[in-house]
Amino acid sequence: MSCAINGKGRVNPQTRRRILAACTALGYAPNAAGRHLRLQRTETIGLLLYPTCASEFRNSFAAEVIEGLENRLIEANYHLLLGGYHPQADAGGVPQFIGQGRVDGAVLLGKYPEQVLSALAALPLPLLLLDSEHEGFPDTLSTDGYAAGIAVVEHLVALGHRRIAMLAYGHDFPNPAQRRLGFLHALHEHGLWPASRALISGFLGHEEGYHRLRARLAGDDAPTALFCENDPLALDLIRRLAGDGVRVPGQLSVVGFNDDEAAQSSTPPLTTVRIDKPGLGRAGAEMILARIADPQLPGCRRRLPTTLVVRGSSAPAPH
Amino acid sequence: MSCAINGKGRVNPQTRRRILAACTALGYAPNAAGRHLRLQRTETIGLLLYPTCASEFRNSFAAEVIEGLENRLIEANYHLLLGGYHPQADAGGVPQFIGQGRVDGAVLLGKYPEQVLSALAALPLPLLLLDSEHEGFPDTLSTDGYAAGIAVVEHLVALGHRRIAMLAYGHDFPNPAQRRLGFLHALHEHGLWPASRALISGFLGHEEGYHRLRARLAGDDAPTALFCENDPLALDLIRRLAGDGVRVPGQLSVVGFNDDEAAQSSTPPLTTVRIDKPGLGRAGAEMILARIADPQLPGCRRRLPTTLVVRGSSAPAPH
DNA sequence: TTGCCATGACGAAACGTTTTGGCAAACTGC
DNA sequence: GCAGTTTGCCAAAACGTTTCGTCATGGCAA
Repeated sequence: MSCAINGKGRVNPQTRRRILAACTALGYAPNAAGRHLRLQRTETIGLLLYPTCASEFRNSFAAEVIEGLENRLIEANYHLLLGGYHPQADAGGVPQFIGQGRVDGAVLLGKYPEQVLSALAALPLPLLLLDSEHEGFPDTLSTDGYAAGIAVVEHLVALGHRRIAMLAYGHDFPNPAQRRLGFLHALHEHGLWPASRALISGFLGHEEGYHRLRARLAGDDAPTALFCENDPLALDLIRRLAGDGVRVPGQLSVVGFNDDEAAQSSTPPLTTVRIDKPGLGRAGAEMILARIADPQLPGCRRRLPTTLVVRGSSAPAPH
Repeated sequence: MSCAINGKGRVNPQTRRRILAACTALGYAPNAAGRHLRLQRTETIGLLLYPTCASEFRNSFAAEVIEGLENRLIEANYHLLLGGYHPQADAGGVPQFIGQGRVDGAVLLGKYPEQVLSALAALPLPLLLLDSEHEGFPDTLSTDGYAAGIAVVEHLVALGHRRIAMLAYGHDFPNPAQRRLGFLHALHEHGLWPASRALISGFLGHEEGYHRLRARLAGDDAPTALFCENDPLALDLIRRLAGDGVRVPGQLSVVGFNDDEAAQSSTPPLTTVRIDKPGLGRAGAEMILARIADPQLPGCRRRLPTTLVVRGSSAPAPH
């Protein structure tokens, strides 16, 4: 009967029709547990989320990536098992659903501490590191922050800006670092100022950080354009500057990163770097499925390209 | 051996220790598929997400609720299977993972169209409707928007406001409707103006909506306080008003709903209604687990209380 | 007409767990 | 010391699927 349903083996087309008809009539569907047991495969992949509190993740980034991931998996008849990372409960840093044969593979999303990442990399399970990079993983998928950093500088230089700075978090998460490196590389190529003056540490949450930034903007070598590590940072900045009477983009051009939904409805609309988040998810699904299908596959480290979306927050440099 | 691991039946403590030691030594963990098959229970619940594009959901609301849900489930040794709702793929409006015995129950999160909700309610599976309400479901869990609407009015009246309006979406989603009803009820109690003048339709995305609002604010019966259906709406409003020189809360008090993360870092910080989102998730987990444990349980419709968080965007009414 | 092969139906085994019941051994009370 | 009871180990069955192999049937060629 399984042959009839799954279209395998030798079975008379007429018999098959009869069986399928009976199935729909009785509302029968194969039981997943029995199937999994027999196939030694669950047609499920785990999604491990690190409970990052960093602002980058509370926004829609993860949600949209997951949406793409899930859509592609469903097409392949795969399902997605959600697993937050629970340091205390997961003995030895390994989430419960691993090792129980609950999933055929797992996607790791989020910015994991080095130590956790190493522990996870050792798991005997197909794994994909998504939106991050690490030597321990044969498969990683992220975005080309380096190229994006360059593109932002090119854009601003084309608008006549020379004093371009980056508002950057202090963290050393892999992707932001790439953005930063590309940014600095492009500055260097154009013979602009060095990293020591181009990087401004970026926490606006505390008054102190904002005051430091304002001081810098008032100084002699005030940048005329600011590349922010992500959109929330950029939007927050624009809002506060507006409150203090600094005009964007009149006095200062601002560029973000991510193209969050809020980026297009802000005033002015934010020039930013778009990441195709559902696309990232779908590509991730492809990769983990390929790895599961053939564990012998050579490792694959991909970086998806980004797009610079020019909106109203960047304008020609003031003379 | 299962007895030893799960602590059931009669087994010598010493033997048990030996077995457990061997398990850890060999890295053995019970296989989930075999277990599920035998137990006729998967220790997994499905989370069905309706792909709502409404702004209320792209923010962190769902993420935080899911976080709470998952945390509680893990404590009960349950897992969470994520399933977007795919109208085309899911024959008859029923998601794939139902009927395959993949999950012991499901939580429905999001604003579903009436038709879909009715179809889902008929499923022979423990279901919990989360953040919404519908007669077809014995178990629903949402927030007490009605009481929240009242609380907001009380707060504003206490500040001396008399002309209080609500910026409301046109949709008829269950929860916002409750907010609106509570709001109107309280207005009535205080003998303030009627619904026809108190409700302003709330889409700011298109210029037209904003202009209509501005016209109303400039009019003779201009409200001195505005209750917005959710935080993004309120924040967007404040930002645009600031751009047009309208001072909040000086000229107009603004109150939001949800207490998104952005609410506390805006200028001014937003007075809003806090929903304990992880708490909502945890309570939801409790309810679906209880339902699974005892299908005979009487239906349970809960509404969690909300808290009014008073911040800087509401102030005494101008004289 | 006989032998052989292709076709299709069907029974049986295996996947890994939990649970039940049998059974031997040890232990208690008289 | 013996009957009766408790303790603990172990074998066996069942969960529902897929897959392999067997077997009967019918068609074709010699």
